[in-house]
Amino acid sequence: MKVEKISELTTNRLSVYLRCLNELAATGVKTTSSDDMAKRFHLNSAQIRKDLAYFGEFGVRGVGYYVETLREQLIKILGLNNEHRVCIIGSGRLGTALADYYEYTQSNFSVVTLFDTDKAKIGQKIGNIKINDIEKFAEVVEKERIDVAVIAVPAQFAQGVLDLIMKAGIKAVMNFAPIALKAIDEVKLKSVDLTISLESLSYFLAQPVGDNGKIVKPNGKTRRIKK
Amino acid sequence: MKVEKISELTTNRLSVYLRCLNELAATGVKTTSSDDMAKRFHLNSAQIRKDLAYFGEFGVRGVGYYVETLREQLIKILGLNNEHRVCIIGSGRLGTALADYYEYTQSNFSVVTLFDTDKAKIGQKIGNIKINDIEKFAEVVEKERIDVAVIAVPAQFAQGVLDLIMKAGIKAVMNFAPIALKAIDEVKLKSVDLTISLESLSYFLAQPVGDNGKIVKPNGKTRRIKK
DNA sequence: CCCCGTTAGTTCAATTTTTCACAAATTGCG
DNA sequence: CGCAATTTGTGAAAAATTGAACTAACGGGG
Repeated sequence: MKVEKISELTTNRLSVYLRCLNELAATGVKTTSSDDMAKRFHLNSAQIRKDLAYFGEFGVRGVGYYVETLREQLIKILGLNNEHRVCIIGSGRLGTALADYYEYTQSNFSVVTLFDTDKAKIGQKIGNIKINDIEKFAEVVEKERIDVAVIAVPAQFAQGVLDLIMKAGIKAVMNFAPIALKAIDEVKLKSVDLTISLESLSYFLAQPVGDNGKIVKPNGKTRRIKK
Repeated sequence: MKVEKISELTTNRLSVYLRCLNELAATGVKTTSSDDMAKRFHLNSAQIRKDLAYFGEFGVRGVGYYVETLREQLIKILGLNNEHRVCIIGSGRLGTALADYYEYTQSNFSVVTLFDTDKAKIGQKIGNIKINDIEKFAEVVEKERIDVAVIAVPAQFAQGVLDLIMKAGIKAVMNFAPIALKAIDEVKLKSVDLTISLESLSYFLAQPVGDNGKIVKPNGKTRRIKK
């Protein structure tokens, strides 16, 4: 028995591979290979093989991978054979858009409810999804068997919301608030920061053209500040 | 003159540092240090110093960093002193939500216009932002001096849209379509994949509790598939 | 004015991640 | 059946990233 730590980079790529396989399956391709996939989807074949090999031997040497079989394996590895019940905290612009997006996107995630503090919003519906009172959070989470929470509240409230989520026993949290949150070890916290992403584009645009990421560092002291 | 390649991990952290400094400035803190920041915001002090040192000497030994000065430097490095004019392609749920989000979030990015193919939508407004005909893309991009594009169309159209964007001379693109796109070297493409993010949470939930990312790999053959 | 404590900037070591390259396994064909 | 053509799975090398340790610089107090 070999026990290894799988990096998040690897598991993220598994999602990518699954998506590729879905596409292949949809177009009727029955078998593929690491090389074939790499060429089609701009990936690295060695990396594909290595990522998959962490979880078992899914291929056949000299042949490659059977699309349908590998698809099933990845679905199992990623836990996508179980339904996940999601709640979104914050029914502002972003929260409601995410609710729509995830509902619309066909998957094994269903958005069960939104939460808000605003009495005017509570009881309303976004599509088919009801907005609940955040004060009833723990209660609703239990009743609806929610296992994934999405944070879509302003930054200053995000840590408080996360604490509430952890207290309710939810182990998987996705955060869209632009702030670094602190979660306990048993809870998986994943953050998407739409601001940082844009700012990194800004950095790129600020660089002299054509140097593709290289910068010229001024040598010697930059200004020294008088107190 | 030292010329170095700055990794994207580093520039992303610069955004984080800037956010931290903003917070410090807002609460009236005048000076800080790598150690102080590390403690406050759960960062690594050596990494802060190293990241900053790529771009110059901003600190004073024995003292630390002057919050306001460092803030200004980071803004300059990230190119956040220039206004960026953004267009969003796709005025569906996600596109309009992003338009709202980025408009609402106070920053140097302004969303100038949305684009769509749907004749029924063209001419309408989302808040103050007009929906333009994608057929007039190049024209509008030039007239409005747009330098950042956001892709918020279904996956199957995303590569076509990216090609259009590149042809119009835009060098910074943010992609929300769940597909791997191919951009030419001079164009910076950044992708946010809301599906992959969720699936990585699913993976975590699928692991036996408490082993915190470790998996047990079955040794020996997994099943061998008959053709 | 010098010494002590502090902290930035930098070098070096450790870790992680990616890539290479090759042995082992499998199929198809003569 | 055996050989050639593939293609996996993997061990080892290379590259990238992080973290720790050290050196140089600065300010305050005696």
